Amino acid sequence: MAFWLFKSEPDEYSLQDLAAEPGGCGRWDGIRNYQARNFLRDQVSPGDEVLFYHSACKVPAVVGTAEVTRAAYPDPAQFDPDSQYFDPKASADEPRWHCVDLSWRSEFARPVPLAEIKQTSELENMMLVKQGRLSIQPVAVEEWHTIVRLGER
DNA sequence: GCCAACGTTGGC
DNA sequence: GCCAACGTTGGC
Repeated sequence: MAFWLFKSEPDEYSLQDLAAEPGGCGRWDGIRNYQARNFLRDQVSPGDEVLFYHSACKVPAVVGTAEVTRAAYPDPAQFDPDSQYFDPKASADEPRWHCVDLSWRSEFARPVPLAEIKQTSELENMMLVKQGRLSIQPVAVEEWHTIVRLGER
């Protein structure tokens, strides 16, 4: 079982949107970045726990948690010419992009902003801090606990 | 909306 | 097989 941080633009798909899905379970799709895709396709597994991060918004922050409920499968949007995520180079035999299913777990008592994460010495090695633009990234167990603790108060 | 950091693409 | 151009991400 592994820990991850997933970024989502709240205007597109927020933690609250996930919570509002039937059973709190939704598809995490639209990934079009290769580094993120590789983590998703090769390492993210059912039962893994996820820090849900809101990006490209006023206060970028970790806002809660979710759990992976289905391993990577081809993202249907890449085959749909009407979708903004359509990829003409993808085929059913050779899908280029993948997605997973997530289940809502918790919303923090308060968001943990990126600015605060950057100021927390235990979190200085997080990929979030070291490499900004990566929408799926591994999180160390200690980092997971530190952030969850910050979100509790 | 600028632009920096990545990985991929493709011309040669 | 080098490397410049390109696409994506996302903080500021």
